[in-house]
Amino acid sequence: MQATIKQVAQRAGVSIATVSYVLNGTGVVTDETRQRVLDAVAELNYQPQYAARSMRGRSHTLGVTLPSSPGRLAEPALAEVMSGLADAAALRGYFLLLATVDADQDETELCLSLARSRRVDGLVLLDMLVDDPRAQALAAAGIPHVCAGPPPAGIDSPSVVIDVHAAAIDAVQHLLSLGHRRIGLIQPPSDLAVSEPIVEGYRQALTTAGLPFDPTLVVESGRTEEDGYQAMTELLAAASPPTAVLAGSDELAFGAMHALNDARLIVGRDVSLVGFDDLPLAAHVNPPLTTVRQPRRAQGRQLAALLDDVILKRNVSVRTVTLSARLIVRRSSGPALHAAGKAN
Amino acid sequence: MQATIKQVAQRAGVSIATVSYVLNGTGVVTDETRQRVLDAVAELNYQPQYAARSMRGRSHTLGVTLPSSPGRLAEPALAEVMSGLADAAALRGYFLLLATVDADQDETELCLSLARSRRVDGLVLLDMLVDDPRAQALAAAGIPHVCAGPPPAGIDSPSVVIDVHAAAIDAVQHLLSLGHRRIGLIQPPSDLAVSEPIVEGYRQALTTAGLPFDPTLVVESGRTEEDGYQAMTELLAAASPPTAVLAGSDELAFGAMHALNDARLIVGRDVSLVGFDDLPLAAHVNPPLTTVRQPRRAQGRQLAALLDDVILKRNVSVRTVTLSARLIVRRSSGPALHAAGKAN
DNA sequence: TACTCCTGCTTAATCGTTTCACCGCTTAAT
DNA sequence: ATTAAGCGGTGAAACGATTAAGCAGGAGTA
Repeated sequence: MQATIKQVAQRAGVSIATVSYVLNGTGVVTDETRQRVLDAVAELNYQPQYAARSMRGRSHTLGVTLPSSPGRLAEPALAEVMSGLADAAALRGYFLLLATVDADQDETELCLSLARSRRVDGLVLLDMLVDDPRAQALAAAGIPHVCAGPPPAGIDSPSVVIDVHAAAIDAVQHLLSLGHRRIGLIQPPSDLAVSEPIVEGYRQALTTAGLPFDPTLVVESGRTEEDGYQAMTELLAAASPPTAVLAGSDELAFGAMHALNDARLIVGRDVSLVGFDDLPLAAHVNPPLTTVRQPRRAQGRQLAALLDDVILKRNVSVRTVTLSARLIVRRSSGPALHAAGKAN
Repeated sequence: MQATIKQVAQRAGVSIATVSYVLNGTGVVTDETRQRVLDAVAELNYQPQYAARSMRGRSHTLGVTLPSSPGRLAEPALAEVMSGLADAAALRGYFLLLATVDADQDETELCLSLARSRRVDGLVLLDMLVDDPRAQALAAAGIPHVCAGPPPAGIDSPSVVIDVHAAAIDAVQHLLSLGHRRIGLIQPPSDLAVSEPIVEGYRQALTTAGLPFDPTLVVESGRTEEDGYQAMTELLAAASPPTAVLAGSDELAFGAMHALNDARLIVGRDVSLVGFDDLPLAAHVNPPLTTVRQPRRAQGRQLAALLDDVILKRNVSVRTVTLSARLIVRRSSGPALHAAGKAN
């Protein structure tokens, strides 16, 4: 039922080679023959079979691997990146292949296997880790890929990074300008590549303001809201707790907010809180969360564009795109209560 | 550089056919031979080439087409379905191919071409329309597919539907039990397959309660928050406006809530509001939205499972899976103010 | 005239796999 | 006693495309 190149050739009265040449624009064909072929293609509603075609060439597919944790794709931050990725990939004629890594399989192996089996022309690496093994392996194997975040040291994989370092500085300076002097940090897991730049920005902003870096004000946490709750609880239990806290993600900030509520502290008055992401929810929690808006969708778009360049060996010079994040001030951050805090 | 089946065969001292049989589990092979083959595979780090493989057999890929509207993937409801889909697909050894339809291309054509070019073994149809052309075309072409919603009349495509009809009845009965008698409906676009069952459930619940069906209380709307705002404004402008409103989606409900606020009406007291979806935001708006929780992630999982069955021609009898939705009562719905409403 | 070069096409090799047909032999069923 | 089915393999034919090589015939050139 499915038309093949052979049937087209027969109908047009030419060989299959000629049909292929017409369809690919390679080879020389008279206008008249070309037209006969095109007519036959149209009449038979012919569709080149992708599999057969990509045995020789590219597969026109970008790969994205997902950790096996169920529901990961539903997370807003990831969904935003994917969305941008899908849009830009489509624009350039690529499909997107989502591969969830099995529990028994290694993510690095999966990436390699997707590329080696020609299922994908290149890979997008999300959730970059410090010394990410995927980037190392792909770079070593010469497989086109891009990183959503800073590549491991020593590997110059193309990447699209959001400048969280500068954003962290902005966020801390915002809190400083409100009069806060004891500023806490709820740090994302330190194996995430995004973690260190945030800490570094935090530290640098404090130093610039002439404030000491107090390690007891920094708590390494996880990814979930519960982790944020825990971390905030820990910060509050300190001898002299912070009057403002920067959380490494909105998710963590929500948890922290919860912990503050439970401690009968009013967010934005007793303790200021700044998140990281600007999830849709951020504007709707109570009080609305001051947070760093990360341009995730744009990041996704750039990732696709950059990967396309890498695959086509175009623009070889542009290896890294940096996007800046913007602080969105809402009501979870407010002026420090200096005297008032003690009076109460 | 890339190991082929031939090299594996040579190394294991068998024919390539045997290697293929070992790898696919088809055919009979002694344990000893199998082991030799597996050893060779491991040593050469052999990866079957997808393209060559799917020329004959399946491509082990499920296709999902997305409308070209940018950012569609970021919508929570869709992301939830995709998430379930990805999880269940991975469980069964499938990848997921996301294809965004170009502006110049027809979605139905894209579906057909993906299947005909053997890029996918089957397709998942989201956002079902009334008389959905995709389902009709795929059914006619005998291409494996499943519908996320009711298939067109006369087409018995396998489908996973959420019982919104029953859910709408529940929602209306909830409002009735609170004493509301004039209940409005903000209807999703009528070309969406999900629209009619909601209206039907709404109508049925009213009839059962002995109330008349008043067409002026039903407003057909769009998909966005603005559409919901519009629709609510329209309802409020009626001669005798409703005291309670059921919105066809949370998105619409958020817009409606906005309109009520702007009209200085207190949601949950002056006018009760019920949504449809239970997005993450629903619990966090003010007041928290009473809404019908749709099991989107489970729907995604079931879609993948069902499509796998269809592809493998397993369980041919089970063609439709129905999931039920549950009403989550929050504070946007409250008792009707009978006398109070007039006294005010 | 004889040679090369182009033009427009065909023939055939190739890609890496799956799978059908078949091998000689043993064992079970009719 | 005959047939049939299973065993553990092999060999070779697909699968549907791309593309290098070849091949007529006419044109250009020495």
